[in-house]
Amino acid sequence: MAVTRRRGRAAGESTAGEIRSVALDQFYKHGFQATTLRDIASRVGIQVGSLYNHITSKGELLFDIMETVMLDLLEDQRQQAQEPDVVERMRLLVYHHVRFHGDRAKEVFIGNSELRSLNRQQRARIVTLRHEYEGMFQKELEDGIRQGKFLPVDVQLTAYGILAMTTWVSSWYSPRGRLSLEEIADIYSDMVLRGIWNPAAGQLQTHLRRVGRDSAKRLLAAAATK
Amino acid sequence: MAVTRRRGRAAGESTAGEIRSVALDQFYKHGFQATTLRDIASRVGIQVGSLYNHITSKGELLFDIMETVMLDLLEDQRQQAQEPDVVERMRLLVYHHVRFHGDRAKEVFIGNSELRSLNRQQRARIVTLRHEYEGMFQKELEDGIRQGKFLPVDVQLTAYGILAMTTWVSSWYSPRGRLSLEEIADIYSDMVLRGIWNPAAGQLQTHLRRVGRDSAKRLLAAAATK
DNA sequence: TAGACAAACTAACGATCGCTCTTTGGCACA
DNA sequence: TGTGCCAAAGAGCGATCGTTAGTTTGTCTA
Repeated sequence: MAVTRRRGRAAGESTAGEIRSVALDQFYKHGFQATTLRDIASRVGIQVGSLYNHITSKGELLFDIMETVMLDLLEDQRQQAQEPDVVERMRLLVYHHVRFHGDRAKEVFIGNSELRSLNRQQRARIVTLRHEYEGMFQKELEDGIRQGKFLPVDVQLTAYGILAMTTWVSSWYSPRGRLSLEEIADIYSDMVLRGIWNPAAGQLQTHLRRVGRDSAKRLLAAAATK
Repeated sequence: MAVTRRRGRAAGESTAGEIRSVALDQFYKHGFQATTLRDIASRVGIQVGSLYNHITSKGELLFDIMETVMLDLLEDQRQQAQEPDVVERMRLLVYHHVRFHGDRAKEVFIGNSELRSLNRQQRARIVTLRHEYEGMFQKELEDGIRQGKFLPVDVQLTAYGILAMTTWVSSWYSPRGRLSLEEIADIYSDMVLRGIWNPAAGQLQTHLRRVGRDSAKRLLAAAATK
């Protein structure tokens, strides 16, 4: 009997790439545990057993996704950390954190919700990378406080708060939503800076991108005439 | 042959209560999908089949937990919403959101991470309750902006941000940590108010609980003399 | 003391899981 | 035109899952 065998490849993507991309979708939609290899295989258009020509295990597939996105994020943000002014540096970190979390929402969401599904060594590796990343924000807060630009806030709590607020973008952002990713990133960077700015260090205005800059006079005037 | 049969009850808790409490722990630690009824049963000290004298299904057990915590949260916060001053009202909402999310971290964490594991009707119900809750924060923001107390920020994004930051407390808070839950709640309420306060409406100081109130002079002086 | 009832037990069903192993098809290259 | 090899198919293993059914036990009540 003639057997229909999958031939050739989708344009520009290897089977391994397809598997990774389909797994990403399914892990994002249904979670790692609820996603079966049979589901992934059928969406790629191959049989379950054939998956193992490309992956070593289901768990390793998850780990690859999570490690890749963390390494990419760290690399992106190390670029921003070269800005000399501490306030601007913090603004850039927040801004690009939001951008990254919107652009790569699925991977990031998985990275934040599937730590439990990793084995001990895998989890240790990811946790190390995450600590390293959190450290970047804590360092900027400490710098800013030392320079008198930021209020002497609790560094750990503030970093957690900033990261939580901006990371959450990955769970609701849609490219077809009311606001562009750039607008969202601007709004959140402004909010963060206002939340930690030390009034004794002068005006924050020059660092803001939306409320308080171009539109500042209009907005404040509107509020005052109420 | 004599069979050892589970007799009596743990002090003060019914079997149904024990099941719920054990399920809570396991769903929190390993997630819903990764938790088996055999695991729950063995921790309660009964056989798998016996569970069904107390639950209707595994999924219903999850839904019960998620609905209960949302209803309790809504009830708690409706109390706070009676405060007449809008700034203080917002502060109380944030403060009690943090307290609730620390006190009932496990339930809340499950509520935020297991939406995917519910069926269609269950999910619709929980989503409705969550929308209702988010609405409380959006309403306060609108009120505050209308009164000129808050900057004319994007209401939806700001509400999302506030809720994300404060909800995240449930994933790291420990009663044995460096800060008490009350301190954490104070710090975050202050941060939120600073982030949305309209300078044209005067001083924020009287509404703050930590930075900017008792310790304000010292902190600002320290920053200024740098 | 008999009977009703709640709640435990045991056993097993059917489905599905991740994964392994063997076989087979078809393309690149000699 | 042959040949080697990669990647597919396909069958199936052993374990485990949620759930159901039937039975047994202990206790409270009439």
